[in-house]
Amino acid sequence: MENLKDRVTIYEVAKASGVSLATVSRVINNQGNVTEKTREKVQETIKKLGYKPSGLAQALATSKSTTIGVVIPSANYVYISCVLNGIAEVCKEKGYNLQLFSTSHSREDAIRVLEKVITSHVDGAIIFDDELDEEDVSQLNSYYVPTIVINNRVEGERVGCIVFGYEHNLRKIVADKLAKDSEKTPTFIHVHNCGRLLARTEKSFIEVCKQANREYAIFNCDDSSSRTYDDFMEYFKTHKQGYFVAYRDSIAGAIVNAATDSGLRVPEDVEVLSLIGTKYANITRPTLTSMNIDMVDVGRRAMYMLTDLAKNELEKKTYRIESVYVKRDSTKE
Amino acid sequence: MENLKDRVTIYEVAKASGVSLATVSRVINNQGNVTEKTREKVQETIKKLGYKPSGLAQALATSKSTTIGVVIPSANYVYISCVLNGIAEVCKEKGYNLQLFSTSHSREDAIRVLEKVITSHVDGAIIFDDELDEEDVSQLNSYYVPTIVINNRVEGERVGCIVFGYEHNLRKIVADKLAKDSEKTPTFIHVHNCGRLLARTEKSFIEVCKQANREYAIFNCDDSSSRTYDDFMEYFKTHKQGYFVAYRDSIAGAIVNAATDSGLRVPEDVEVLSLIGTKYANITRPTLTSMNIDMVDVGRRAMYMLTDLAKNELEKKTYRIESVYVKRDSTKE
DNA sequence: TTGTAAGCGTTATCAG
DNA sequence: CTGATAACGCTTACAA
Repeated sequence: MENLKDRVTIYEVAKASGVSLATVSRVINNQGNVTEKTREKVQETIKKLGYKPSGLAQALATSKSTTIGVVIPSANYVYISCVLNGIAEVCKEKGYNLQLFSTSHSREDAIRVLEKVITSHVDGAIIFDDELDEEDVSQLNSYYVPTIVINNRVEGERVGCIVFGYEHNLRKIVADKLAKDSEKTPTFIHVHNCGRLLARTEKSFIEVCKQANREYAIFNCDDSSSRTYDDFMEYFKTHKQGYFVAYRDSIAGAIVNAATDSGLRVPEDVEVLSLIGTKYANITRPTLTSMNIDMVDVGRRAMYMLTDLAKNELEKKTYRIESVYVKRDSTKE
Repeated sequence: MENLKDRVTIYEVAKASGVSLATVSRVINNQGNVTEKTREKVQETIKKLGYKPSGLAQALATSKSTTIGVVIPSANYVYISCVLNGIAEVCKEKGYNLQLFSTSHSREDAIRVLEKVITSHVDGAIIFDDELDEEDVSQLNSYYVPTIVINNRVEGERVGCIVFGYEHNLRKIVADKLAKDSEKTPTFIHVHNCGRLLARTEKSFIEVCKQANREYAIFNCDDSSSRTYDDFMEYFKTHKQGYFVAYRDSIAGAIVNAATDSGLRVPEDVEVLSLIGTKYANITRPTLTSMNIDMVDVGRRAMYMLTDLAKNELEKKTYRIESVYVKRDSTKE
């Protein structure tokens, strides 16, 4: 693919309007020191020739790419695209370009992606990927790329992070539940390879159960709502109750549907709590009790933090967002 | 933000390993004509110095950015992020970077975004945005940017497109329905400012109704499932039946839920057809009859077409994807 | 096999 | 206010 050729360059604009490169440059950058007359003349030929400056050359010359890199897992989850949307919104607002890097569920790949981020010469990066740990991020950092990490506590000179407050909240909710209900088996839905947040919440869940001296179960399932549905249709043939904690709305929704479709009552027989709530929590019937974090806002905030960080004006390098428990109809309370 | 400075350059690598720039360049580009010995020596200092080539400078020197630009509306719809995911997947596979541009529901803004795409010097672009028409795209084209347009029939030398086959299918389905059912009022859900696809399907819908000599209704609603739900809770106080055609799953789901929550039976009293089906069609109860197009595949295909186009090897410049009617439980048949 | 030097399209620093 | 000219970091003939 060669499309940079045959384009009008600043040089041609200069020649065509009978001025020097420097003058044209001044015009396109709206700098002073240009007569109104020459400015007009130059602008006219710019329009006539259809000249557009090369962002590449500008970036090289100024050492600023005005581009930020965003690293997200390739998984197609609603909450991820919400974060991306928030980032994109602020990028646009602030005049940054956004380069998107996606990782594929392996640390190896994630590190390769990080290398790409480095060679891409972005002015900053936002990383929302569980595979990468502090060491990897500090690598980026050593190339002077200001970085905001989402959902991972990371420290460093040019690093800030946004961490989610799920565990504390979850602990409380599950403990309350166990205290009130001694019937239902507390069950955590373990989705294979689903990252740190899941691991942390799972750990919290187990601890709470142990503290309450209660039997609990871990249910392994695929990261797919339709397969989860099938699994639970099978499961509910032999199990007639349960208190389930699921990672995302689609998984939680699959369980709720499987329960209902198996003739069980939600929330009387089966209760389901969804960890990462999205707007789909309201679409299922019954609606899903979930723990909400406004992911679009997370994206926005990350971007704001990044620009502050780049200006060395970020005071609070760690920003914690608490999840909000939203009681809906898939649980008793 | 200045992060390009202070980085190790090819020049320093050359000096540190006692060779010339050219040799280092050959090494990092895996070109032949380098002794194994010097290659090793260079690679060693590269590692030692932590040198990473500047993509910017490479792009400028080679006139290839190995980046493609993707233009999508900022709306946070599942089907849009599916397309993006498909594109990202193939980008990665082919070694392209992906620059993301989002537009904000106005042609004016979309055109501004297109200018950005041009200055960004991408090697190709994929446009999935209803606001832009053929003229705008040809603008891009005149800058030698190979372009694939999704959901819009566009022609041009370096342009290809993917069009969705909805209307034909929809016509047939609605006509069948009207023939069999003379009770329910056919109603099209009009979402304000929702683009060409909606407009086209709405037109088809109206034509079919007129041909069948049937009264029909257009229901205006916001592009929000929760507000649509509220609107329909109100609506179903006075209307007790209807055959609704909705744009997306969340809108359709809102109607189904409002109907059920109002004591109406779906599909006996109220039937709902969703136009752009996603995986959420299976999550609602009853499930949503919808017209499916695999949007991830659309993204992949767009990217494949783009790389072919760039090599001038794209034969079929227009690729048509037919929607697949999936009968689920929100309609009788 | 290796090095020299001329670009790539800008910006930025000086003189004038 | 304007114009040379040297960067920016890399690739690539062309020479050696």
